[in-house]
Amino acid sequence: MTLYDELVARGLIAQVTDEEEIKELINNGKATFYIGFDPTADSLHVGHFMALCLMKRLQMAGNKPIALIGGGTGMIGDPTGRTDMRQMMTPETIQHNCDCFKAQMSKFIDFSEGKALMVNNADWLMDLNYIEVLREVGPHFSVNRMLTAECYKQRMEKGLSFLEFNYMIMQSYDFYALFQNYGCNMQFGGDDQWSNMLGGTELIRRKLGKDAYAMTITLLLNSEGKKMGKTQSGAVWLDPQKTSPFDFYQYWRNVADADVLKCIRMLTFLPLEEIDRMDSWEGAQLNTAKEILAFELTKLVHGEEEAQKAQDAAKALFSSGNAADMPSVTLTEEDFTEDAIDILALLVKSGLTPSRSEARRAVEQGGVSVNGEKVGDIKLSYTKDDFTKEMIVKKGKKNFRKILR
RNA sequence: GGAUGGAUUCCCGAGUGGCCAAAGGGGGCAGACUGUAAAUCUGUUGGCGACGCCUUCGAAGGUUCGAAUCCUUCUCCAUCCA
Repeated sequence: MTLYDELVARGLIAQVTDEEEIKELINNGKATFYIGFDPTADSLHVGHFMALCLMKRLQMAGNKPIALIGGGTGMIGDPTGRTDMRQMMTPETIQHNCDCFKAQMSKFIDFSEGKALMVNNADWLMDLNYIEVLREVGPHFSVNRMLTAECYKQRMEKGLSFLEFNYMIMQSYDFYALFQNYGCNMQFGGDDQWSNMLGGTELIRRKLGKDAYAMTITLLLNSEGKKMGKTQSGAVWLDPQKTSPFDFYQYWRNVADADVLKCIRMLTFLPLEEIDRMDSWEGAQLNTAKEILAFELTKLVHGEEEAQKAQDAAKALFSSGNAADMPSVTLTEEDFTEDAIDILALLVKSGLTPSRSEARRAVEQGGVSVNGEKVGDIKLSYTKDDFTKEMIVKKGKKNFRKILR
């Protein structure tokens, strides 16, 4: 099976500019392609992970990836898919985020011996001269056309600033620059980037009379049409400091039935035949598929050891309510008042609830238990001696914390 | 620059002097059911030393016994005109 066919079979390809050409290029390892990552946070998340995996797949087939860090475009902010303006980031934050991205990417992609490149568009965008750019690329963009682009449509009601309006031009310029400097002939990106990417291929064609190609990756949406990889408290990060391997594992362990197979197909490197066999699974059997998904992904992101730990912890926790590896919190002297700490303070300290009020509600509604016993009294208090052996606090069905001191 | 409309809690959105910690919906959290899923039903959803107190309706002042609500100035946004 060719690489392109596999990408199709995995449901990874959303749109392409020229299917035949792209097939030809990537199947034969002739593509030099780039994917851009804007440094909007200090860690990559699941969406980036998909892009990195795609890079890896293509790299394995002999193509040359360029990871573009958007130190320059980050100064502008991509309006795509947003209903309001992004908060402008300070150059310092952007730089910091760029550094974090670099470090994380190096773990996924092999940059040795020029097998892949990492560049920062700040290197060429920051020095651009306004008038020069206007004269050089301005004539090739039709405002009328840009306004009809999908990525701006959602903003036509709420308002779009000129700053953000220029994002597409900068991204197009990136492609143009990479094409010239590195022979980069293809751009990949999330499907929401389609119009921005087309801007680049158009610019190359108009300026240089050459063809460049673009291909978008299917956005990972759940069965309700929402982007996956987001939780109430934000994105699912790849940085273990921001999303622990355990939480990462649990996120995937808990995906909806309807989404499991899709996720396995799109995100893991398991052979397609193996995945096809799971296709017929249904009902409770899907739980096994969820375990596989969670394990495989955690392994890819955090390594096999961490994945195993997370899986063991999860299994132990949900069967016996005890496990060696689970998120833990260590109490200090200050947490005790007269050698005791009450249940509400314990819940807050452990991070299971954000406030005492919420802790109170959780207890009153019967959602809290300590060492397997339901807590019924909000006044319940524990002395230091109670912590001599390990203590496990549980809020709701899935939130556990081990308390140490 | 001019005219008009607007900014309310996590989000959408009611509220135009006291009955407002603020309707309703969404989302979240918890309970029941279950498979660590979905759907459904129930409760809950600013904080705290909790029948009370404190902070919150874009910002700052003011009127009033009392302001999300009235007045003044300011900031931001949308629409139309230029």
